[in-house]
Amino acid sequence: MPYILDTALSDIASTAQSVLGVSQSPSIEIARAEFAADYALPCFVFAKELKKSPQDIAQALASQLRHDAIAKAEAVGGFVNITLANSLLAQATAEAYSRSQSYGTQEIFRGKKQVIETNNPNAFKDMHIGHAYNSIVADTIANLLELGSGEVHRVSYHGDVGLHVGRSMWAILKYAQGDIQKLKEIVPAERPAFLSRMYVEGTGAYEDPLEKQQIDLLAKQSFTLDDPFYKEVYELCKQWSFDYLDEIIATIGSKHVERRYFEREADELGRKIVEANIGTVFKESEGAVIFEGEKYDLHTRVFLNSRGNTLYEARDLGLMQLKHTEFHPDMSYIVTAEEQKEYFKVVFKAAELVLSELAGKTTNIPTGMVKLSTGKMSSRTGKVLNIEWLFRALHEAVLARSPDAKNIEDTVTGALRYAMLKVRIGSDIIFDINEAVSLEGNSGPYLQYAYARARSILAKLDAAVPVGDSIEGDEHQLAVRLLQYPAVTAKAVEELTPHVLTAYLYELTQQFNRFYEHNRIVGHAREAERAALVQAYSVVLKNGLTVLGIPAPERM
RNA sequence: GCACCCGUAGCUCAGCUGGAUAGAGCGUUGGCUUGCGGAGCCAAAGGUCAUAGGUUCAAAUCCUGUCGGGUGUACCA
Repeated sequence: MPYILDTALSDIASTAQSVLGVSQSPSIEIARAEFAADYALPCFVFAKELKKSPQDIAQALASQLRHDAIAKAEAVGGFVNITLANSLLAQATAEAYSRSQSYGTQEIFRGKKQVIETNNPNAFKDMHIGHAYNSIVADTIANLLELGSGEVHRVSYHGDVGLHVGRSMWAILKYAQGDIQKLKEIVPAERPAFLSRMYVEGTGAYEDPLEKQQIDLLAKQSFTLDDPFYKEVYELCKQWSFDYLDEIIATIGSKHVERRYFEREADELGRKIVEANIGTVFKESEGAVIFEGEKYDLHTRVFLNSRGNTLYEARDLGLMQLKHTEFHPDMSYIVTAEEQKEYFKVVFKAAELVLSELAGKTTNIPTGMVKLSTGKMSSRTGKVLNIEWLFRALHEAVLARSPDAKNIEDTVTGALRYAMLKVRIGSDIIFDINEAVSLEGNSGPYLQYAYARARSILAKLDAAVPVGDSIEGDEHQLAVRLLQYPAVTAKAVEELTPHVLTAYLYELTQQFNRFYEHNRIVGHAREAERAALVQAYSVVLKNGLTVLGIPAPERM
């Protein structure tokens, strides 16, 4: 069912079209703040067709445009500035709070099966804020797909074989010295840091030619797991990784996945796919098996290395096949750092040739990199901003701001997710600790606080669901803004851009705070009407925050 | 070298499917006691939208060149 305001606006557009007698429906945009109007209808595009100046067209249209939803239409320059009727706003506001959680849902993915990889960090590694960023973005995109009525399957994919495992295992085995007890003595709280240290150590050792040989062997063993002790250590530490991951996921507010894929599974299948197509799609070269991307304006990549192991490329083919077999998705999404953008183009091209039924169904969404002022983070060198460190810093910042704060974890989650979602996906995030930890201004806690305050107002009122049947004065602007929510979700869902939503929610909240500052609600003669507005506002804010994975606390 | 991405206020970013005087937050300066939660509100200062051309009634937005930065480019993921 379409939304009242959206319907009214498109109806106004077609009315304007027939008034003007033009071939193209006019666009209606949100009016700029300085014009004391809600929407604007630019007339410039019709100048040629009507052979009149935009100003004259606007004049004519303003005087002839009649519509129930319009309170005032005024020509300013080449625009017709439109003020909406308060009766329409009252009606649409009632729609917002009666639709409640479903207000803002869209239909564009109705009937579409979608698989999206979220929470992808590799086993045996530490989590830094880059991982958190990736997970938060992917999780939020999954939420947007759901908001668009898609049938969404969240999956994850984890590297549990290969060189990085060899590196870690080299250091872990050295630490254990043949005794698994030595590992079991490590208490849960210290395990993540331990694993992180081991990985850094193993990576360092790989520089040494002798150790490199050893590590390559250990890497190979990660596929076979033929040594019992190796296997025992491997499985123990792998479990630690996932225990830790579950904790992190809870803290960053992402949802759990319904299926966890491992490279081990994708490995065998990927190898088969590649081997079955040697000589046609793939080619042997210098002992390796490659895909000649140059033929397609891409670059050549190795799928099986000269030692006979699958590389990420081959395993990704296997994974694509696995996901397809299990879910038969219409669309499949992989959110990765931008550095893998070209890589995925090559893999997708190869997939298109060998797994034709999957062609065009998988999309890579490249994110920017998370950077510190000190430079690029890399878990290989240990030069990272550890995620737990960040949680602690946020926690302390919340307590410093308000020593008796409630729902601190919610505030931490809100601050972190908002900070990462408010910029456009694809541009780098320069991670400034002080700004991320900031709880004021354009931040998650600003929105959460405004939500808690709105709820607190509503709690003071007697009626469970306030009823308002009119809008006037200052209420008008707030109503218009909050009723734009469905239009915003439509855009965010279509483009899969969470920042569109954060920007809107922030502006809405600013508007609410202004209203709140200047207009008494409880005890005012217009209490019922204003309460209805606050109620609708809290519905919109909560729905929006939920899509972003940000908790909307009743108290803070 | 080649390919792709980026350059907007002191800093971090919106705006980019062309439309009105380019907007936020942080930071800076100055206000708001006694009213629903001040994590708030009001106001000021701060811009040649990297740069030079082009297209257009109209360009931060589209096209081209230049400069500056990033990423990728055969056995890491």
